[in-house]
Amino acid sequence: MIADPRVFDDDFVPPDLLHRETEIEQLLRRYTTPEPRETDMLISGPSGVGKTLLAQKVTERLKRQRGVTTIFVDSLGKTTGAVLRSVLEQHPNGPDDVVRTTPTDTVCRKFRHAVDGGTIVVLDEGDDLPETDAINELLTTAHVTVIAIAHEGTDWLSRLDVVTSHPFDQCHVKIGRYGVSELADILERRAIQGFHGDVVSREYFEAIANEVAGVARDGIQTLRAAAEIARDQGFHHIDSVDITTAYERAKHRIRELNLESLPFHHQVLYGIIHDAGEIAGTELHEHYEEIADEIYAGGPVHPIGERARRGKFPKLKEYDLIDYDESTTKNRVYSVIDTDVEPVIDLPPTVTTY
DNA sequence: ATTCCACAGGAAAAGATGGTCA
DNA sequence: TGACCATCTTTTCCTGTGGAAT
Repeated sequence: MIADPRVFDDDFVPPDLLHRETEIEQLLRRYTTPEPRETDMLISGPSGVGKTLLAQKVTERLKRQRGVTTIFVDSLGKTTGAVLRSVLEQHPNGPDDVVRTTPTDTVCRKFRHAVDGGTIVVLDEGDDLPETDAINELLTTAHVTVIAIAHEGTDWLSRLDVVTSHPFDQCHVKIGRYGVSELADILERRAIQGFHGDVVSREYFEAIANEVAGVARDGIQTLRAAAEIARDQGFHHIDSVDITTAYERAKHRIRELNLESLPFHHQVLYGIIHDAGEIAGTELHEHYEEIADEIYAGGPVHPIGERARRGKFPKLKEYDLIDYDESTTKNRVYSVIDTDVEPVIDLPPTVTTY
């Protein structure tokens, strides 16, 4: 049924972006401002509604029409230093790799030298980048336009307005979830691009759009999951697949990919929580110390202390792998969200000590 | 109501890693 | 080769806070 699986990949760039025309125009118009310094932009909105795609489409157009240099950095989980090095590496005049120990101000200086014309830097997932002099320097470098993408248009990102001294709404594009019929259009388009001419009813697309509450990424993954289920079950029509089931399968897949992308320490902690199902903090730490020697034996990484472990939980939660009540500090209980998401590493069997 | 306690999470110091240069 | 340096991670130290005990 699926003729071209890439159509459903997260990084697939569709030929055109439906129902974001006004936002594209708004951003393009910003760039035609006479003063280059006044063109920094902020795109904010919830996950999976096309912020990144919007930025890609706009920069693509500007690259074609005005020959600007475009640099795209996913800042998720990166330090400020790593982001800046990535910016320099991607610049055509910059070196191909910048070593980790290069001083940040050197990186900034080299970037400044490399810039020789209109340059757009897209900082994706810019939420948790700390505000630093280096970032500010990037924002104020001549000929450099920063398009920041964030969930919440808060903290240092609102600095964009100070720098530009422009009214807030002119450089801040807020995008929201799609309406049911808008998202149904998008899904219909993807179905045409990705399926073997299977006929899926309009009602089915609308039902998916409704189920995922207008989050395009979830809708597309649900459509893919539905096609996979239909194939596995030997259904003739994709739209006879139960949508809730398909959505669950889609979320399951997203969680698995999330888990795989995490470093070793996270894997260990997830493994412990997964095997317990639900576990109190104290117990979790005890268990960790029991098995740590065995788990880390011979590996390049070493066990970490309690404080460092505590720092890993937010990411596991953010990735929808575990849950806990963060409003309470005492007797916190960590629980696995989807027990079917198996840990990547095998833990030794639980030692039952009473 | 007040005290006590456990623990999350911030800040700063220390350590690990890996590059540069004489 | 070894002293030195910058970044990034982890540890150490500590404060603030929610909830239980008194």
